[in-house]
Amino acid sequence: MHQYIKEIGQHEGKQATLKGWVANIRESKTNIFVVLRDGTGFMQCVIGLDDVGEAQFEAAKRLSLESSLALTGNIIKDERQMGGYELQATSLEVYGYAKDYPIKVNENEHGVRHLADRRHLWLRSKRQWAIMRVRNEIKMGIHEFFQDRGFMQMDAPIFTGNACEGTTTLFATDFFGDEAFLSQSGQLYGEAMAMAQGLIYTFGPTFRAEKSDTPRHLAEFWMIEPEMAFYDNEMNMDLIEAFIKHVINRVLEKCKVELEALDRDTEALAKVNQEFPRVAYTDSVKILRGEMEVNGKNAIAVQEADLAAAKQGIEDNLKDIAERETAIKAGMKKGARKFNEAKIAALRKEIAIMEEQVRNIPKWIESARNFKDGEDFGGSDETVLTRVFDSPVMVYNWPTKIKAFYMKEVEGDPDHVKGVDLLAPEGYGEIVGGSERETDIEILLRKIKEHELPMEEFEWYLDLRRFGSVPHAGFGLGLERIVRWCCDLDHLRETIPFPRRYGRLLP
RNA sequence: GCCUCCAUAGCUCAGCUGGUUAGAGCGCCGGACUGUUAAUCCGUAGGUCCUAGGUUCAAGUCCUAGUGGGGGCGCCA
Repeated sequence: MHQYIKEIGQHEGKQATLKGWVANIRESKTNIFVVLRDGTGFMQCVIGLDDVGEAQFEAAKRLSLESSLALTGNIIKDERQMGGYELQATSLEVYGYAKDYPIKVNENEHGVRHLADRRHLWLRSKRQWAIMRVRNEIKMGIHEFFQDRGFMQMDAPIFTGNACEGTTTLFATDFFGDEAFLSQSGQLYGEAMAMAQGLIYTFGPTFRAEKSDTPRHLAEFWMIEPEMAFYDNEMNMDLIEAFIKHVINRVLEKCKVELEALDRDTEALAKVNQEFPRVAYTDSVKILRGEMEVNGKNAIAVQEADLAAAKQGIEDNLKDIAERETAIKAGMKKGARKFNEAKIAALRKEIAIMEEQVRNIPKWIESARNFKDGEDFGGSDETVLTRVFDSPVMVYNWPTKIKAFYMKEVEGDPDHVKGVDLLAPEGYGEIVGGSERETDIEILLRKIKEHELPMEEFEWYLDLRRFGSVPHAGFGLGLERIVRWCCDLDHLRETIPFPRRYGRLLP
């Protein structure tokens, strides 16, 4: 029987055995300091020559990054250590030595390609460990939220015969001689189940064959889609807001160590604990164009300020780098020189990011200024819009022509439908998309034709309207997108263990 | 699909307007030293400067094409 780092506090002053891998190691003549990771956490273990004897000490000297071993020793409190405890080894057993581990302790010292090619190993890194733990906690939070409210989890099929929003972006497969598609949404099946169970949610994988090589797209991702009988869009929005608050607060409460490891600004996350602004699409267009202010903030002006700040930042960093370089040339001690060299490297990285901003922000401003009422928001438009808010925003009543066929028209305004998108703050964009569903079979028939969808494949769906049609609503949440926001990641590729995206199938 | 930036050591990068023998940090290996926290110090090894053409007395550096990658946009959650 061995113990786990997460619960090691219970063994303070006693002997314990830990089994894990070397996450970091420092050697000296008489002591070897191993930072052990066992999946539940990270902890420093000290192997002293006098404590373990010469033979075991020699074995320990051959340890390197990611070697696996069991360590037995005394658990002592040490405030200086992460987690607050340390193991002082009395014996050890090596399972497997690792040589030339290709990923450094600080994963930021690698390019994305190098890491992505080694995803199976990269998952061991501390940041990735933290992300996967947050992902797990979000999933638990999702189930908790819905189960506590009487929702039943249902499994929608993955092979589907019909496309709910057009076939251009589906992966086609052979299903015993018939063409089948990998599901792009479980919603239509969710609606059927809601008519049987009242309150349901699906939680499954979803596939999109879009050649979208962006930080916010995957070809395979996980979606949560609740569907509620007897809900209108107001109730839908209330549920979305309560849901997001629940999930984020659970992560804030249960993932303190992980968020710390990710260097996540938890105060910004905690801003979900205010009422989410609800903005009609037509108003959001005005805000985006800079024609309407929010809390004294103008969307265009915010972008212009960002642009000016980036330009100034580049100048400042260049000046800083030049000063440090002259100082280094003039001569300084090795320690000071290394410090300055590291600083220069960091400043250069900042410059590269700011240069991208200088290149991109003018395009974003252009796009926002010229945005036409009736169009869908692009990625940059979402960023520009959400920057004037510090909490998630709900945009509702969207133009009919850019939304799916099943969304219910606003009474007396057929040009708009009762859809709602939740946009995350800090530039993370759309997290949730939902709507009240159309209940009138005549309107549905018309829309399926207008969208040029194959009517015969929707016959079963139309039955839901033929036999006791009721008002109902639902939404879809992209799991990876909320993970990205929670962890403050610049790309979706880190939010899922083995990302499947355009150009990436291995490992 | 479009726009844009980039490709130099195992990794991350520097190399100004072309100019002799291409550099640093980290990692590896060897050594010293230390209750160390991305430890520190000394030393060794390690490069066909992505590929193919071109300009030039001279190309890592300039030009063209190709290949590969980053970022942005489009399409979308």
